[in-house]
Amino acid sequence: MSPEDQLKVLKEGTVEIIEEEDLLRKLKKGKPLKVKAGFDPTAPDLHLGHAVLLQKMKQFQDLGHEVYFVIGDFTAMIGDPTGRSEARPPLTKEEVLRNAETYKEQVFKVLAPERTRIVFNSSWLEELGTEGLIRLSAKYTVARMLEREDFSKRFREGRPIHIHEFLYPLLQAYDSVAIEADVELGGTDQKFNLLIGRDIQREFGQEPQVCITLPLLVGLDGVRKMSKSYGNYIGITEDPKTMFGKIMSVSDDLMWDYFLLLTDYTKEEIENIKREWHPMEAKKHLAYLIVKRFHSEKEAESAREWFERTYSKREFPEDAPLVFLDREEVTALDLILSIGAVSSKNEGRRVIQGGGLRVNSEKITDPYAKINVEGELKVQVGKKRFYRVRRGG
RNA sequence: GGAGGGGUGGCCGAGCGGUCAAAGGCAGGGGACUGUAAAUCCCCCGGGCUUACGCCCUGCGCAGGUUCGAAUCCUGCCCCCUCCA
Repeated sequence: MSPEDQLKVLKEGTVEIIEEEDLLRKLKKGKPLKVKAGFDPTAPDLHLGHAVLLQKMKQFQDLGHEVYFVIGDFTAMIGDPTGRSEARPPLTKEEVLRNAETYKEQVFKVLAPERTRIVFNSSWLEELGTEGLIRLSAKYTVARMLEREDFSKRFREGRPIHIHEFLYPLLQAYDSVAIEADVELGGTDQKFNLLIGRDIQREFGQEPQVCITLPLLVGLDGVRKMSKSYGNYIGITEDPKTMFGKIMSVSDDLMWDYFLLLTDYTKEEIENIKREWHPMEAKKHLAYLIVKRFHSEKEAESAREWFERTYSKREFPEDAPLVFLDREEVTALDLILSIGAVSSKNEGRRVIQGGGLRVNSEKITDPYAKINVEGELKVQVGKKRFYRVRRGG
C-alpha cells in the first residue's frame, strides 16, 4: 500500500497525529516502523478501552509495521498521575509482575504474534540507575513539566505534586529512546507524555516519534473513562455471556461511541444504524460484534440467544448452576441462604420482601414460606441469578 | 523552624454535646415500567439476630479523659494538607 494510502487508513479514528507530515515521511522510507504503546500493569485485565489502542496497533501490523507492547512494570511503581488529582500508591514489584504476566495472554486476542514485541520497561530502566536518571532529568525543565494541565492546575491550587510524578513522563519518554520508537500511540490523556517522548528522543539524537492520540472509551458508568481502577470496565477475556450482558447495560447514548471505537463501521454507517435501527437491536448487534471479536462467532451467537432467552423472554436458563440441598422442606429464606445467593439472613429478607425471589417462576414474598424440595426447583434471585435446586447431599 | 487546616460508612461529603448507625450524592441491591442488564420512577442500603414490636455488636484517625450522655469538648499520639521561613 502506498504511504499516502497507509496514512489514510491509520488516520481513521484518531484524535490527533503529531505531526502528520512526519508520519508520511517515515512511511515513505519503506521500512517497517517501530510502533510503541505503553500499558500499566496496575490491574491484571485488559479491557475494551485498551482494545481501542490494540486495534490501532493491529492496523499498523497489517500494514507491515512492528508493534512494541511496552509493559510499564517499572513505571507502574510510580503510577502515572494522569487524570488523578492524587498521586497513586505505588505497586509492589510482585504485584506488577503478576499483573504483567496475564497481559501477555490477552494481547494476542487482537495482535498478530509474529509482529508483536512484548517488552518490559524495567529491562532498560533498571539499568539506567541513579546517574542515568539524573542525566535524564537534566534534559527537561520544571517549567515545561508545568505545561501539563494536571500539574499546572495542582500547582496553581497549591496542591501537592510529588517529585517522582515528574519522573513518570520522563521515564516513559525514555522508553521511546530505548526502543527507538517511530510512532507512539496513546489515549488523549497521554498527549503530554507522548510529546515529551519527542523532546527526549531529540535530546538523545534520535528522530522524534510521531504521536498519535486516540479517543478515550467511556466506561459502564457512562461518565468516566474506562479504567480498571474505576471498576467500570469490560475485560477482553470476560466470558461471552457476561461480556454481552455488560455491553447491553451501556446506555443508549453511549453505545454509539462503542460502535465508533470498537467496530469497523464508519461514521456514516453508524449514522444510518442510528436512524434506522431500533436501539435495542443496534445494541444487541454491537454486543454481538464485540463478543465475536474476542471470542468467536459461535459464542457471540449463543451469548445473544442466551441474552434474549433470559432477559427478553425471561426464560429460565437451562445451564443454571445446580445446587443440592439435603432437606425436603426449607423456608424461602433458608433456601436462598443455603444456595449461597445471599450472604446473610438480613440480606435474604430484604431480597425476598422486595419481591426478588421466584421459585418455579412463582414470586415468593414471605421469607418463611415453606418450600418442598421436590424434583428440580428453578430458583431465581433478582434478575440475574439463577439456580437449579435438587435434593441430595 | 513557625502559623494554620484536616482525618466521618465502598467512595465523595455534611454534621460539631443528646432527637446520630450519622444529611446529601455516587456506587451497590431489589422492584415497577419497558425496547435491554438503556432511560425513568419507587424501595433498601454498617453488620448480625428477630415472621412482628424490637434487640445486640461494630462505628466518625489512634489512645485516654470530661460528662448522665461525645463524631461533636479536653489531653497525648499518628497521619495528611497548606502557607511563611
